[in-house]
Amino acid sequence: MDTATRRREAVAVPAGPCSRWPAESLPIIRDVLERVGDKWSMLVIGTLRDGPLRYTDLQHAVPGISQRMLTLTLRQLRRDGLLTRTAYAEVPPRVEYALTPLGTTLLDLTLSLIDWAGAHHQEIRDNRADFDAQ
Amino acid sequence: MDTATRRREAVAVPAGPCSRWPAESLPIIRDVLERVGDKWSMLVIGTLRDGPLRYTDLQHAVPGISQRMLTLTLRQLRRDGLLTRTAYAEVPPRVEYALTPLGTTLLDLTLSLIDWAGAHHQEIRDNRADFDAQ
DNA sequence: CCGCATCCTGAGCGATACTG
DNA sequence: CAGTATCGCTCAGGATGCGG
Repeated sequence: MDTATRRREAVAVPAGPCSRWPAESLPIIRDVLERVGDKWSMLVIGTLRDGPLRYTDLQHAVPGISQRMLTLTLRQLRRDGLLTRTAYAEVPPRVEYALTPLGTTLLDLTLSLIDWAGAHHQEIRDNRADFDAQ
Repeated sequence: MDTATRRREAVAVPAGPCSRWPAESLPIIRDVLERVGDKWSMLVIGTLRDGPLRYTDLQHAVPGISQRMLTLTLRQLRRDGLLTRTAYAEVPPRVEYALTPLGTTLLDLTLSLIDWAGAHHQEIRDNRADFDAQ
């Protein structure tokens, strides 16, 4: 037996798919993390934090979002039950979007991530500068 | 003054860039959320949770990751100071990756997101089924 | 063992124009 | 006002092969 083989057995990497989570739940984890990480979802959710808003108001409140992406994002979030859509039969038409309780819990978690970003971004910037300097 | 204009003023959408966060900090927030949401970063960090691992061990522990993406992910994480790389001058060469304290704090936050996913994924699945049924 | 370089495909997303 | 439809680009990321 050579050294490489001996060491591989000694280290005993958990042979399973991923050491930390069962392979079966990986899709769900990815799903949630992807939503949190995508360009607009959490921005929209955060904007709805203190009350319902209309489509157009959302578009103005979230800087840089296109109609297309606002529509797509709203539909995904609605599909997952993170927010609701209410259309009022008026003239002119009015549609309001509001957070569900589920959406609120996700927002709360994400807000701590944003806090983390605020607390450490200078440290990260410094790390990057050091890294790039070499 | 027409109705549309009057309502716009009445609702008083915070005219600023994004109602919730100053436009200046948006890039930083995006930065962190993108990292959390990207396909491999948190999986790699989670895999390093209980100790340093070698390149090859990481590749086997994270199911489905390619050499290219492992290398790229490791470099990004290293650049941000979320993990360290230590090369030992041996034959055969050995390189170990380990979490930094900063990386650990980020992992802890993300773990609560993963818990959230576990707690609510059935609810989300149901919501999707309802939504798609219509 | 560890990692970089190259090629290639497809999803994400913005811009624009059009509808109920 | 609140969307839908279409086009085109960019770029993440998988496959493969080479180098230290």
